[in-house]
Formats: sequence, structure tokens, C-alpha cells
Amino acid sequence: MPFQPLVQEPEIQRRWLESGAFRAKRASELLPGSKTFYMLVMLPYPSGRIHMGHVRNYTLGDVTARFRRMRGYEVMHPLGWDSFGLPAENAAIKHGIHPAIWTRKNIEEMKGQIQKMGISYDWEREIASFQDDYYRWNQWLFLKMWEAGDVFRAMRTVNWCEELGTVLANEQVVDGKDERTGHPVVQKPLEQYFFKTTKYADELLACLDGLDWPDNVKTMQRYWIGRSEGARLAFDLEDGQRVEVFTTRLDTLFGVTFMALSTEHPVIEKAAQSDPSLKAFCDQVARVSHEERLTSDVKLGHRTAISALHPFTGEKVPVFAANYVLMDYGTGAVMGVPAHDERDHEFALKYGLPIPKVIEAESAWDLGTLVNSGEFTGLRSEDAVAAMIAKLGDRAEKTTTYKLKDWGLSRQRYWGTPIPTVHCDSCGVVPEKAENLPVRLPEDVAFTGHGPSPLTTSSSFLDTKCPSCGRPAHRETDTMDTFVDSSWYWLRYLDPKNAQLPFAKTESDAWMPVDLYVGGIEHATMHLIYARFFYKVLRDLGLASGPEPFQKLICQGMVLKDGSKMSKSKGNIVDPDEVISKYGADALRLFMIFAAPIEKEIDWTGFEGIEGASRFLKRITRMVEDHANAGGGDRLFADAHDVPPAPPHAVSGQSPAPASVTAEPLPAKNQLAPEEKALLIKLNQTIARLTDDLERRYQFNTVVSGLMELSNALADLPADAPHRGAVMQQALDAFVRLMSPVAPHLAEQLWSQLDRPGLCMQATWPEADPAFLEADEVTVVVQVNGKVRGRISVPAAAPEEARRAAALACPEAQAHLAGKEIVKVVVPAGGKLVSIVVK
RNA sequence: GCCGGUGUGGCGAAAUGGCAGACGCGACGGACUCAAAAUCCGUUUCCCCCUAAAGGAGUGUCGGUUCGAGUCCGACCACCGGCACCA
Repeated sequence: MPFQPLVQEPEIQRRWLESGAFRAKRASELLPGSKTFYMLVMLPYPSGRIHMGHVRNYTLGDVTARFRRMRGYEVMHPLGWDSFGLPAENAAIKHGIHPAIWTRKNIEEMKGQIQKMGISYDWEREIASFQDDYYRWNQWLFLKMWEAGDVFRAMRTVNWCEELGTVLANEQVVDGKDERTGHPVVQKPLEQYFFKTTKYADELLACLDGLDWPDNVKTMQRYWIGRSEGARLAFDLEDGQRVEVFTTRLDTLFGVTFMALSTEHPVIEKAAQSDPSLKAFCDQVARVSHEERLTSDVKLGHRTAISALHPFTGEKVPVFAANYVLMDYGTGAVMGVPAHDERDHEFALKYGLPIPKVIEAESAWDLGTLVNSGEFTGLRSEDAVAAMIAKLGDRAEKTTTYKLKDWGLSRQRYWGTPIPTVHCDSCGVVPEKAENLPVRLPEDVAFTGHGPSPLTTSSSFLDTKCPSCGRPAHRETDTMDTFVDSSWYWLRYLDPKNAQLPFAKTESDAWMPVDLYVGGIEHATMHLIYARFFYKVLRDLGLASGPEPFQKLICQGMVLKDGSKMSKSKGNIVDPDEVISKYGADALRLFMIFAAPIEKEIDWTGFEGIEGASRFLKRITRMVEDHANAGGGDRLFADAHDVPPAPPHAVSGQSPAPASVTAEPLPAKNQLAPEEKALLIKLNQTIARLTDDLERRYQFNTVVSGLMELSNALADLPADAPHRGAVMQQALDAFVRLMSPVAPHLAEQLWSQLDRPGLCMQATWPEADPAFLEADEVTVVVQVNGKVRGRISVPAAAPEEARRAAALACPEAQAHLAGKEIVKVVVPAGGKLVSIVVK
């Protein structure tokens, strides 16, 4: 049977599905002591079509899942849909199609595409976050977190568009305007719900050390969490108010010449009420868009009428409102020490403030020895901090702050999980009762793109009773950030039908932690912090065990076209479907895995690479066919005379093969011809190498080159090798299993052509035979002064002393040794090399 | 600016401190063919050389450690990514 992927692949996919070979076991079905492997890919957004990034991601996961199954692991390999969020709501506004219908259609289409790839997902565990049997558990977990005190309400500014009467996401705001309508957008505070992520800041930081994650992701998370040790210090204002600052350099306290407060600081806001010019300044700062704030670092300040008093000297210190002080970091106020802080320095120069030096150090921003600091003069910075805190009494204390913020989860949107709370005139904000879940999204809403969230227009949704006092009340209309959906979805896969709990602990204990998580680097901070946070919360609620959800993480590189990201607007999309309908899924999978290491970008420059992949698959198919036509290997009753004549031997280029059928199994090692032995050694070395690549190194591209090398070795076996049939049968049998994770469809076809029973994907991964890992004679490289001068062949068993002697005796080395004094001879472990040092 | 990553043939890349360029793509030459496609065989880092043998150089640059460095250490350069007034 030739290589006909377009015909064969759908048929083979049907056999897989019918056999249930992708199904993962429930905890109760797992035999005691069985090894489990949880292979997870990041939850995709159902945009409508899969792209090459998905193909890369899912192929990699599938290779791992299939490999682990063959290695005897119980494998969990599920997929679902991150199916709430803005695009569906935008489609509703634009095309008048309900988000649910749009979403369902997209999921169906993408699922079909993914199934054509032959990815071994257990579709019985498929989940979609927009369905109420999923999002009810978001609500349930929200209530649990509410009870545990991990949820609170507070004000936070949002992008508010007055004309539309609606809140916009950051990505919808361009140049301070709504990207769709161009209406102006302002910052407006709104009361919102928050998860207390900062409660776990220290643990999130500490646990990073134990994770097998890429260093750059760990670094990004450390930076994101941004732990910073310093001190909190209270300054008295002249009018009796107090302002707290956070500083990492309390030792520079005597260098304070001003205070800078955020324009949103309560003291400034209060002062602005009676100071029109201050008010104007604050408004001006507030108008600057988020974008501009990121790109411009011009420091602006406004001198207020207020002065603060220096805690030690009692001197008056002017108080400024400044654009470079952030309200949501530290206390929203800093003490300005221009001599020893770069930003304060710039500010002081601009506003003509004194810059007294109080630290003697190598550079102005370093720690050092205090000068001009009253009784603290002469102390080292570190000691001065402790001494000052002691002296300042309850005005100061050591504290730690974090850049990590609490997670604002409110969205003023329709297409999300309704937050399960109720507003009651007498009881305030009250959580819904767990037995009333799910709080479903109503259908009777209009999508206009303006005005408040569509939820506020649905009376069937809005009107309810207070869970506490029973009087009429109205529902919360905020929905949850979609990051909530993706913060625990991998646990729902483990128990997707559970109607009592989000998932049973027995299931999570059986499968967690995830052994390999693969996804894009763009999720390095947000998603991967939120998910880790949720897992810690779940642990503390007694729902899951273990500190961390994802033991190993791989971040795949992007798939580019002509050096830039594929996108609809650039019109440079390569549709996976097109490739599959021309070359088949196996060729695409093989190419994707082979093209580059997984973490690097790959540029889809053309179809040459995939042509090569396809050629390789054809070659190996032909080899199996030729072998089968020659009578196969181990058919014990085959009669050489009945076997059809072998076709001209296209592969090796040798003369036509005699029907090299053998009735015997593989002969003993010492009966084999040298080329046969060499092939079997290559085979076993390849088995060892690929196993290591897949199991320990997680290096996938070399798996494909290993397969190619082995196929070249197979093609080189002479047609008249005495035990050709038996050797080829042995080698092809293993080869087909080795290729099965990467090119699973063709592997199944070849497996049956080799007359092997059952599905190749359920066969056992080959084991390397130690007897065939090393040739009888091995090559030893001879170096003289670090340069390779010769190669010698020695028996594999030769001891170090013999290797050394043989190396010294070899003529090429001799030529470089003549007339020199041998200083040293090094034979490293393994004995593959002898290094001679001469003078 | 800070943090991280990457730098190896014409291209994608391999080399787990021990033979640099495996494997593939492309290119060139050849076989098969009336011809083409497909397939197969061969060549393909640079210098020297008719060729080969034998040399020499070579993994962004400069230094270091080591018997031995693409790999480890230090400084620098270039590119890519992330973050960014974090007190």
C-alpha cells in the first residue's frame, strides 16, 4: 500500500476513535502503582480557525502523550475551549449573532480541524467555559473564596467612555479613544471585585525555585511579583495630617528636600478642592493615556501649599503632586532624596530644589556611609536603617511591598461568568446561596455596543430576592475576567461531569501535578500567575493537594511567515487545512517537529520543508513495501519459491534483491554479517537516543533527525545481506513504533503491512538491547596538543592502558610526536579519545 | 534604562566540556526517461591545491579557565523578546 495520507488518515482516525485508545482512566480505574502522565496544552480561544501556532503546540503535546502511552504510562491528554470573552460579544454587536451561537459554531469548526491532525485527545473530557456546567463552578469557587476572605470589593479606575456609557478594555482604547467609534475615553473609578492574590505573593515567589520552567519565565514572574524590602515612614504635615511613604533607602532620610505624592493621593485630592491650579494639574495628569504614560518619562510636578515636617530635624519640606508617583504602588507617596535617587534627582533639577549629599559611596545611587546625617553620621547604610527605625518609634517600621497587585476580576460585560452576588437595600452585597447556582446568563438581552452591560437590560436576570433577608433585590451585573476560567480548567478535565463539586479530590490526587504544560510565552506572567494562585487557594480550601499545578513548562516559539507574525491584516496566513489537504497530517506534524527546537520561532518560508517531510514518509513506506513484497521477515512458513520476485531495488541502488526470505528468526549476534550487525547497532543506539530525547531532554526536533538517520541506515543495508529479511523485519518493526508518536497515521498503516497485530499506538515502545549498543571495534580519536591527528580502531573492551598505547603508536600521531617530549596523556572516561600533550 | 534570550555553512539546524556542521532544505553534477515529473547516486564551511593526500583557518568580538571550549567564566558588540518612573 503506497503512501496515501489523504485516503488513509481519516480511516485510521476512525479506528482510533472506535478503539477508545485516547480515553484516559478515572482514578478508580487506575491500577495501584501505575505511572500517570498529565499532558496539558493551554486552553485555546475558539476564534474559528486553527493556526500554525496551534498545530505546533498540539503536535508537540501529542508526540509526548503518544510516547508516554507506549512507555506504559496512563496518559491524560484533554482539550477544551476558553469560550467567554470580548470577540464573541463584538461579533454579536457587529453581526447580530448571539455569542453562544457564534461560539458553538467556532468550536465545531476548530474541533474538526484538530481532529484532522490526529491529535490523541480524550474528547469525552472536552469542556467549554461558556457552558453553565463549567461556569457554575467559577461561581461556586468564588463563593468559597468569599467565605475564606479571599474576595473583596474596592474602587479601581476603568476606561470609561461617556458617549457609549460603557467600560472599555485596554486593547479597545487607542490614543485615548474607543478604537471602534472614536469617542473619547477617560479614567473613572468604579467599585469592583478583587481576589487577594497578594496574600500569596511570598509563596508564589518562593515556589518558583522548585519548578522545572524556563529561566526567562521564572525571571519574569519574580519581577512581576516584585518583592521589595524597605520601610514605611510617617511624615507629619504642618496642618496635622499624616502622610506615609515607603522607602527602600531609609538611610537617606537626612537628604529629603521634598515630598512627592501621586495626583490620586487622598491628601492631594483634598487639597485640590480648594486649589484650582492643583486641580487643573491633577486633571491634566489623569488625561494622559495609559499608552503615553508608558512611552514618556517626563517628570511633572506641582507645588502645593502644604509642607511636611522632617521627622528628625523638624525642617519644613515642600509637598508636590507629581506624575511619576504611582498610587497603586507602596503608599502613593515618596520622600524625595535628589542626591541619591535618579528620579528624585531629575525632579529636583527641574524644580530648583536643593540636592544635599548624605551618603558617601562609589556611586550616588549606592549604599555607603552616612554623612551630614546628625547623630547617624558615620554609620553604614545597613546599620543606619535599623538605628533610625529604633529612634523613630511607631513612626516607622520595616515592611515589604510587592508590585504584584490584587486581581481585579470584575468586567462590565455580558459574555462571561456572572458574579454570584446580590445587591440588597438592607443587607448590602450578599453572596448567592450555593444551591442556587448556576446564576445563568439570560438570553433576553440586546447587543448594542453602547450603554451599560447588556446584563443590566435583562429584568429576568436583574430581579431576584436577597439570599439573606428574602426581600426584593437585584443581581450583580459584573461578570468575571476570563482568566478565572483558565485558572483551574485543567482540574475540571479530570472530572468533567461532576455535578457535586468542580472536581473530586481523588481525581486530582491521582493526576496532579501536570507533568508537562505547553503554551505560548505570552502567558508567562498573567495566566501562569493566576493559575498558580488559584491552585494555592484550592489547596487551602482542601480541594486539591500540592503546592504547584505545573511541574514542567515549555514555551513554544511563534510560527512566522517571512519574518513576521501571521495575521489576517497582513494577509500572510498559512492555513493548516490547506497543508493537510495537500500533504496529509503526518507530513505537517513531522515538519513542525523537525523544523526547529520547540522554544524557537520558526519561519514558514515555503513548502520546501514540508516536501522534505513528505519525501521521508514516502521513502519509509516504500521500504516497508519492498520488505513485505520480498516476503517479510518472520513468516515461518513462507516458501521462498512462492514469493513474488522482488521489484528493482530502488532504495539502496543495488542490484535487484534476491528474495531474501528467511524462515528463521534473527540469528545470534556472531552469525550476522558486519553490515547487519552495524544496522542493528544503529537501531539500538537510535532507540536509546530517542527515548532519552523524549523522556528526559524534551528535545523533539532531534527525534525526527534520529528517525531519518535510521532510515538512511536501513536503506544502506545491502540487498544481498545474508539475513536481510530477518534483520529488516526486526529493524522496521522498531522503526515504525519509533515514528509512531510523530507520524501516527502512517505508523498504523505500516504496522499492519508488517503483519503486526493491534494498533501501533498501543504497542510497546522499543527497548534498546544493551548487546547492540556498541560495536565490537570502536574508533578512538587521537589528539596531540588539542588537535585531532589520527583515528585508531580498538576492540570495544580494550582497557584504558591499551587505548593509550595504541594511540601513542599510531603513525599519524607519531608524526607529531617526533622529537617532542610527552608531558601528559589523558584518556577521559568512556575512552573515546586519547589526548597527548607534548612539549 | 532594567531583566531575559539568541548569535554555528546559502538556509532550518546538530554537537548532554571530548572528531564542529549530524539530519533536512536549497544548489550543483550524474543515473533513469524521447522528454519532463517522480525516484535514485554523488558533491556542497573557507583557504592552499588540477585533483587527492597532507596542511591551515573557522561557531558575533576580545580575553580567561582547561590536556581539550560552540559548550564554562569575564568584558564587549549585534539582534530578538519582556517589563518599564516600582520609591
